[in-house]
Amino acid sequence: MQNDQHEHFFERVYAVARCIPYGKVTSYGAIARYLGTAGSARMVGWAMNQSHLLPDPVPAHRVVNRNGQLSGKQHFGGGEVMRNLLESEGVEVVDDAVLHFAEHFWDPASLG
DNA sequence: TTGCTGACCGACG
DNA sequence: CCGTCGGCCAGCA
Repeated sequence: MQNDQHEHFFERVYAVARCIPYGKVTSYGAIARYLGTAGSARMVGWAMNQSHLLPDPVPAHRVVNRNGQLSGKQHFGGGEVMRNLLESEGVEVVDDAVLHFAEHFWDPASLG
């Protein structure tokens, strides 16, 4: 127990994810970079995988990969769940990818 | 304990 | 442009 940071890691991930504005999206890598662990983008994905177990909801559907692709849609029960969530927020999805990704992209660094 | 698998990313040939 | 590889680190057999 040298550090509890690994414990905070998931918490931080969730905290950042909850800050993603309605109608915006970000990437696993962007969150990882913001947390200072640029190489741990996969862990962000893993955190999202577990996020549905939390008491407080996490907008995991607003997190996509660096290409804007809905790489995690299979974890929303498969089908069109993730896409529907995004489109209900005004984010157009075509061929499992966010349309106008750059315009919808939200950088965690903008938190300050 | 070892080894492998991920909702990833960047570098290399 | 495409495939491949290493790094990251938590969980599981």
